Amino acid sequence: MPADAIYLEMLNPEQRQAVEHGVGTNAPGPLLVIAGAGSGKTNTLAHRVAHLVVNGADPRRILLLTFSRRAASEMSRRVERIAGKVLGVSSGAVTDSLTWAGTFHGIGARLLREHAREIGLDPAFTIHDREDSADLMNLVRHELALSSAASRFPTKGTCLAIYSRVVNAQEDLAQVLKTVFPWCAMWAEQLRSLFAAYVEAKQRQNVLDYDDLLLYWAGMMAEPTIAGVVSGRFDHVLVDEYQDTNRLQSSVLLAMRPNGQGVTVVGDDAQSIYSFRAATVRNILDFPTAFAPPARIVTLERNYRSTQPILAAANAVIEKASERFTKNLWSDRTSEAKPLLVTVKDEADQVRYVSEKILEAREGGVLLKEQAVLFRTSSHSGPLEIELTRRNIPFVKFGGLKFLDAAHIKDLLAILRWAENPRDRVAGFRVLQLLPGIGPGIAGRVLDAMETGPDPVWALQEAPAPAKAGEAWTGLVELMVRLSGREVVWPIELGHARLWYQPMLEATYEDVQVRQADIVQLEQIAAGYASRDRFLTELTLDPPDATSDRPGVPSRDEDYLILSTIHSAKGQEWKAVHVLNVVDGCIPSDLGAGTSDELEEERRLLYVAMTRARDELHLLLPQRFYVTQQTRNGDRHLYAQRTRFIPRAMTPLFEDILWPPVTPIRADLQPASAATVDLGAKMRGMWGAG
DNA sequence: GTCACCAGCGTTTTT
DNA sequence: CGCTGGTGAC
Repeated sequence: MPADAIYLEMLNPEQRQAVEHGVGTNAPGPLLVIAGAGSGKTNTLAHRVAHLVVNGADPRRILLLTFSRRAASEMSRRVERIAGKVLGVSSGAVTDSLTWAGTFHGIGARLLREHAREIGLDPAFTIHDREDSADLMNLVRHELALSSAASRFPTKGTCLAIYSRVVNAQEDLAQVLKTVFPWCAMWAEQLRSLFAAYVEAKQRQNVLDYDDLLLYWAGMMAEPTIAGVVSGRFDHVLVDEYQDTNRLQSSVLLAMRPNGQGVTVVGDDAQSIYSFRAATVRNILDFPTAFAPPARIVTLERNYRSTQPILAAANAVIEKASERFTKNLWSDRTSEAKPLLVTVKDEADQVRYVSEKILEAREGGVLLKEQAVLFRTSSHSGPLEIELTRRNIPFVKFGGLKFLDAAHIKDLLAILRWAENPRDRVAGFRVLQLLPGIGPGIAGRVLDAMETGPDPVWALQEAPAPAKAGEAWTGLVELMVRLSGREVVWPIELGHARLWYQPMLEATYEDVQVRQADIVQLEQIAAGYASRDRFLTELTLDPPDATSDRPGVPSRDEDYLILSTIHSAKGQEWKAVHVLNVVDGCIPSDLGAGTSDELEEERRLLYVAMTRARDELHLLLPQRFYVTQQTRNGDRHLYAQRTRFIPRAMTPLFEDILWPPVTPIRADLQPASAATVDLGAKMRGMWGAG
């Protein structure tokens, strides 16, 4: 070890083992780091990468797979900080060469573009996000006449979910239907042909969906000659959040490094919360024995984040989980304050409590940024958002609706995507139907013509102008010729698209102003990308979070509160954390309480939420909450039980409080008994009995 | 074929 | 409620 690697001194013995494992040898064996919540996982992984680089590894040959883009850039920053100092290189040098840091999907997209020719793929493929994929599924579904009313065939979303599950879990259709979608089992035949047609449609149109980015990567790795080239590009492969990878991802990983050499995976089986995306805890549980000799296991049990009482409560919750790598998190951060179980009357009080406590904490010197409110379901924060706005408390919300989900943004992106790939039927279908007088019928025929000819755009020019479309049609044809012919420089072409779109926008929507502001923002985002295809790819793989059209959304340097789904809160921490609706029906979600596996995942979800807190943890228990969109009976109030994951026996680990505090009822406020009406007697009297 | 209107159904979390 | 599919007017 170089004498100046003082950063190693900052690590605890286990972290240091993980960081130093095999470094300096030619062939570091596979390493599994079981990293409990708050055990310095990200830091340890960053140190390992930095340590590799300091000891001569080429950062351009390190593949770093993270769960989200945010995690990747955070990791790069840390590596820079650690290694840059030791190496004495100018800032940014290490990060700039750590070019292969990203999500499985993002890296897959890049590798596929670079190796497309070798696997018979057109490198100009466009990528469909989930909604586009569902739309295409729907088109195919209609073509196969599976959508007739009498049949009640699964909706496009369900079909896509089934397909996606088959691909990601690497199971066969029958198995998936039986275990995950039993109510669709009767459609096995039709689903199979639907999926076959869906795959064909994607290939004809040169589009890939999210799953394809992994599937084609895996397929590429199954071809020995190409596999050798691809895996030969890297000396080290490190994977963060390994508990949230699925079987397809693990097969990609194994194919990249069949003997496990240079592989490091980091994760915590207790925080596995993505099984709905086919992630499986088996990946991490079975990792050690996937190799001979088996992988080394390093366990990080010291928690640097939470106070001891918070940790004790979280440990108690997760202790009931069935299968897991046992670890006992400990912390030396003592505190008298137990986590709070706050019983409130209803959601309105819940929101009041949270707002007040947050303001109190801010008065006490805790920045809003150091506080967060977490919830199971994105919509649960609705009332809170209203209250925060009313009280002028700035906030930013993570999870839930994306900027890109807005119809007008999708419209504009569809124009760009169609120009990028005129064979992309979903994009074309959407754009064409923006025109007055053009519906599914005409749009379909235009697209058919474009598909059969050798030059799609030429076919579009030749297509007869639909009578009702008017000048919007000629405008569209001109626009497409310009954009696909690359006559306009990026990102100016987005401006051209906007000009053409403007009349459609005004004709369709009431709130033109707001939507225009979104489009302006889209153009700002676009300016940050070098080219149209980079912009489209990046935006699909890493959609920006909140919409910013609402007033009161703070700019980046201001102080603001964090609102987040528990899923989106992964890997983060705050001084004070409030968790909304810790009641049965929310956590566990009614929908997630079906099988015992799902139930276990809900338990881990609560565990993840609790372990985000450093100093203060408030679990809120509204006794009554309003459910919308119930299957039966419509909207109604539910009388909620506290979550089953915190049974009475655990009560000593919490401080149970009622809010607002109960004030004794003053005698003079009690109604005089004389004024009381005995309705019961009156009722009895109706029947002459009394 | 398009479009406006109506009825009935299903509902989380995200790359 | 919001989406999807059906219906009838143009």
